[in-house]
Amino acid sequence: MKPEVAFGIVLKKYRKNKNLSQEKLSEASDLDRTYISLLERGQRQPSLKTILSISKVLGTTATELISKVEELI
Amino acid sequence: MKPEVAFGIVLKKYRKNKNLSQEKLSEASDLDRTYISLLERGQRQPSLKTILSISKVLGTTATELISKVEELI
DNA sequence: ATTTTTTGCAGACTATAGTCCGTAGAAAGT
DNA sequence: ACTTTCTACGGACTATAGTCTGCAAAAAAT
Repeated sequence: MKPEVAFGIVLKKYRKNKNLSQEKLSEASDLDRTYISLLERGQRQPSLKTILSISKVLGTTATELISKVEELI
Repeated sequence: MKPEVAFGIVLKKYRKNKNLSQEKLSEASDLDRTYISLLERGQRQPSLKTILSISKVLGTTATELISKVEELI
């Protein structure tokens, strides 16, 4: 599986688990709402900085997110 | 510490440990030599895809690299 | 000391990450 | 059924990741 698709799946799962809307997540992580949507649909390649700020909002670490991504790949 | 700086430090350490030149690493990871240099000097924010292909060449996982990066931050 | 390999760096470039506007429709709540 | 919230998606944009060429200097090898 392509990494960006895997990341999208993991992201959506963690976001749902925290009961956050894409919009709430985007505000808290200082990213655009439509960009979160693009990420979840596997249409963007997040940068290290983006991965870190998202993981913080989701109450986890970048290490854990990437670990889940690598499991899916 | 800024994430890109931490990533640069970790990258250089792992590369040296594998006895690879920046050029060899760049060829094997299909990235530009000068870009590897930029990464090690903390002047670029690698994408997920980039992190994955570099980690593969360095004989490790993206999870491990990011873990080291988060330790430094 | 000389040669060879490696790295830093500059400039100009292309590709893609990430933003900002809006709208239509799905999903969920009442 | 109606309203509200949420998400997909489009287009046009700006910022930055990543490339390519070339050169000078540091570092390593002989």
